[in-house]
Amino acid sequence: MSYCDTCVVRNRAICSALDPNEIEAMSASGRRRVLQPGQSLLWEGDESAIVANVIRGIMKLTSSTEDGREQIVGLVYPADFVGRPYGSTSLYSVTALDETEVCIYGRGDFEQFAQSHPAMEHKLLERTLSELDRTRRWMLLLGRKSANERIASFLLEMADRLSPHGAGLSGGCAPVDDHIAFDLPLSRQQIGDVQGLTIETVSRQFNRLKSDGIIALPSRRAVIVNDREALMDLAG
Amino acid sequence: MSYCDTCVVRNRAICSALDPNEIEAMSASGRRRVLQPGQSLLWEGDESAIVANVIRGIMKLTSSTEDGREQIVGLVYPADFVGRPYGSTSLYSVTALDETEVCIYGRGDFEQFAQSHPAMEHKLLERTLSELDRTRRWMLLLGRKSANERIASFLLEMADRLSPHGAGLSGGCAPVDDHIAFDLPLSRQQIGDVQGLTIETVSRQFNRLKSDGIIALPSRRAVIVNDREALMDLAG
DNA sequence: CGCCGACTTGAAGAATTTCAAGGTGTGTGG
DNA sequence: CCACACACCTTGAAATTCTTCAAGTCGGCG
Repeated sequence: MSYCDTCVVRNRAICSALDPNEIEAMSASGRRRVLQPGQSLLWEGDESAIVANVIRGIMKLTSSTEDGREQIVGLVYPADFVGRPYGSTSLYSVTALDETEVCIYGRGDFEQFAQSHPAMEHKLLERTLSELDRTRRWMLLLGRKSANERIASFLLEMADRLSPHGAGLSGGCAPVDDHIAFDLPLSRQQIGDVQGLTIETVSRQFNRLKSDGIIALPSRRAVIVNDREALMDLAG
Repeated sequence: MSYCDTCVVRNRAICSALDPNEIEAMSASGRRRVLQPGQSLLWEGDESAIVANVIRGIMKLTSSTEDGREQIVGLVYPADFVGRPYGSTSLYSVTALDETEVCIYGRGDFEQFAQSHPAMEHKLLERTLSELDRTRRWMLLLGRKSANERIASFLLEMADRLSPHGAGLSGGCAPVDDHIAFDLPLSRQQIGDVQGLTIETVSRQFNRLKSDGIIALPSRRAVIVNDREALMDLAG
């Protein structure tokens, strides 16, 4: 019996492709670890020695220029997979934003296990293809959208991911009185790092939306979307 | 005996994971097609009915805003795979830049075949992981680099991909007198679409590099890199 | 020779960044 | 309980970069 039996992401992470015996075999080479906000699991340019499943918390993937400008190139949520199997170096750092629990495997161990369990590798492929789609959509935002449109797009995505109504909203049946509320997992600086903007621009755009009545900002991290339609119009 | 026997990318495309019998089985459900410059294989938002291997030529993946701004989110070279298996819609258009030859499979056929040939799915996974790495690197460029740095980065990548010395240069043993020459596969407008810049900005940056003596531009599409070092400094 | 598309160049304008203060709110120690 | 420090956020004004708009120029091709 392994700790996987009670894992909250066992039905969604790539290990969901495994049967109980296989789970047990895999868990034998893994270990759990809790990361505090700011703690990193992998560093840009370093040897990619480990891979992991995220169980709880949020992590960021970041890439930086030599002179220290940083870009967040991905956000990682529970059940997501991080690390670079079949490659020797990680091209980005992986850092916890909240307290984050991960399930870690040596890259070599994982590769060996994955190659003998095609169903799990298939799950990883599907996940990677989705992530590539999401990343490319993000490129349109970075390359062609104004600060305004970026923030609107960002808030919509966060609303879908984080509001109590949750991802189910994407079905299109938003409540008529759609007061979507959530807490941002990112600081203003980090939002800037996601969107390719400075912290000042992010702040100005947030407060512009607030004074237009489209959103409310009850506290630093809290957001209430008053007018989802308007936000969608602005996002383009 | 199938046309795969003489395929120029047979050692590099994902089908290289297959043995001769398997190749034959796969080729039975595929067909070749030649696309003229500007012709598309898939359209953004449409059902993703087919997937393909690129045999010859270059293609672009593009995503657009409602009002027509376009971002190139990927470039596809021979031996690369295009299309979105295991997903119902393509999030971007796939369009030939040169005369391009592709080897097309119905998505359903491909998925079925892939799932019963883990070695090929593994190749696809490796390819997808590499593409995701490359895409994330590109995000750093779009989010944080100046026009100047973008063009320098772009020219370096093109030099590596296209110069007669070829990708082998990445080993680090550039010739002392490094006159790297190549023809761009993209127009100025398309370079802008890759970099998230306007055609005018691209043109100005190119000509700035030219008047600084770092590159030469013998014709519209031709580029000679005179000073690779300087370009690397500018790229950051 | 002249047209056309692709590229270049200039000047004005807009958006975002940069630099510089000024708030706000939370936790800690007095 | 208050005061202070600190981190984070906001706001303003100037500077910069890139875009936009508007002419040109170049080179190939009928």
